[in-house]
Amino acid sequence: MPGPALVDDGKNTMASQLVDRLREAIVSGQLEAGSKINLERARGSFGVSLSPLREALARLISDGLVVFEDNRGYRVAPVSLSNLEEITRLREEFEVLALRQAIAIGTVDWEGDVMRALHRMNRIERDPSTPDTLERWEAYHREFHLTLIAGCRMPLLLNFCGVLLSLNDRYRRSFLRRTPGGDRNVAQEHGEIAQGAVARDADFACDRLREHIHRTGTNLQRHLADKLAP
Amino acid sequence: MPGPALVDDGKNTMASQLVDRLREAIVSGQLEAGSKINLERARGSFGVSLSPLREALARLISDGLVVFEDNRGYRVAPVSLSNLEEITRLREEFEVLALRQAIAIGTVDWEGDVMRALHRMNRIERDPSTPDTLERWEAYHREFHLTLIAGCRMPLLLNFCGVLLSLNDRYRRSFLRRTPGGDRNVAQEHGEIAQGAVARDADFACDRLREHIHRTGTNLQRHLADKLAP
DNA sequence: TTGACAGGAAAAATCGTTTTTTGTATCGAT
DNA sequence: ATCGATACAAAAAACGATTTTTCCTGTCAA
Repeated sequence: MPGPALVDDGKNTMASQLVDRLREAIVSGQLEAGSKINLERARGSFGVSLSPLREALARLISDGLVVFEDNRGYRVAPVSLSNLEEITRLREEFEVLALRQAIAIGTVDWEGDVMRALHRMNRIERDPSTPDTLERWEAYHREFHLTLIAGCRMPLLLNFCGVLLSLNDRYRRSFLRRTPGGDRNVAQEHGEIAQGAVARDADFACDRLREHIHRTGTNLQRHLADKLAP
Repeated sequence: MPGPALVDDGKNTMASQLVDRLREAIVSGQLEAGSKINLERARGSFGVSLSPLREALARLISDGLVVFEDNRGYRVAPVSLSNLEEITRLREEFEVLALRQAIAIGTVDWEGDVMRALHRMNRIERDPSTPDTLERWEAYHREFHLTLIAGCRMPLLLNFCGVLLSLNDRYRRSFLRRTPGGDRNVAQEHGEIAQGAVARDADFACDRLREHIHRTGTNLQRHLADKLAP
């Protein structure tokens, strides 16, 4: 039998594990946007009972990944151009606000965390033929953006940014699966943001971050528009 | 038997009704901040079974009114000075951002909604001896602030603002129960904001709104500081 | 042909019970 | 006397079964 876990990650219950599994399934596109979530079928495929499944879905409502209507059950949140535009707009405002604060009051530990997150992300080769590396890069990418702003010490704002990041990742992972980053040098953009942050150059870092988010958003909007009106 | 509802408010299930009841119980201070929520006891006092209770609490997690830990159950979210400071700061940023957008693209219907919400709020006499009027004013006050920014057509941002407003109301309703508005003329502040909004004077309206939120926040912080260190 | 109505299948919501985990108090050993 | 292990009680989590609601389909009448 497997020995007891050395570290308690605080995800001991079915419901909490399901939240992560469902989020990943939705963000990765495994569960199609706008589709109904049949509870009985989901119960079977995830191998759990209805109570924890229901609880996990309820927690994902406020994350914007799941929508709910009384007596009509749960659905995967739909995607739209206006939704993507709003996400991009809010990411610019929120993440820049958080980064400016982090640069103002972040500790030395935070600086180190940023550089480590940057390094780990850049070490991954994004080989489209092996989806595994892509998914790992996605995880590190999310981690980088969250670490960058984590120094601001504003839990509510960090939570909002995390929500927006998940919503944004769903668009990226459905469109940029095979062409990560488009024609831009994303690695360089990340590098400039991180360098500016640890150098405490708020204006430079925030401008780079805003441009980075805006470019990504424009990129995704083009892909989505092409898909909706081929 | 009661006839069928003329309007379907979409709150037909136990769980959905419980979300509202629990939110009201927490925001009103009926459930003390930081206290454990005993499921068995709550089941009894609310007259429902465990499944919908659990589901309702799960939905309130991301609203920031409830915190959860695996195998240790649900608790009412604690209050703190730093939490109040963050709420105030974010309300300034978010609501001003939304108001500016609403003034830019809001329809004539939106203008009418704002004036109606203002009027209804001002018609209520806030008589401290009758708690009923205070609660009704609170509801109209929340409605006013949400209506003011509703014209921006940014569902995610509106949701975030609603979350922050609920969190903020909890502080106000615990401290300003007997001294609504302090020594300020709150009605005049609301009037100026609304007038500026429908006149499409973005700079004026946004400045007044920011001041309004900031003053309320400072006011509450003083009350909370007094309570924590008497 | 179209519209309303009824019946049945499917899905969701709720409940009561069982299992698992946690916190606590007691007992024993060093 | 202090520390550690163990047993007991209370709370939370998960499950299976039951009830309620909705959705789909086929029928009948206008």
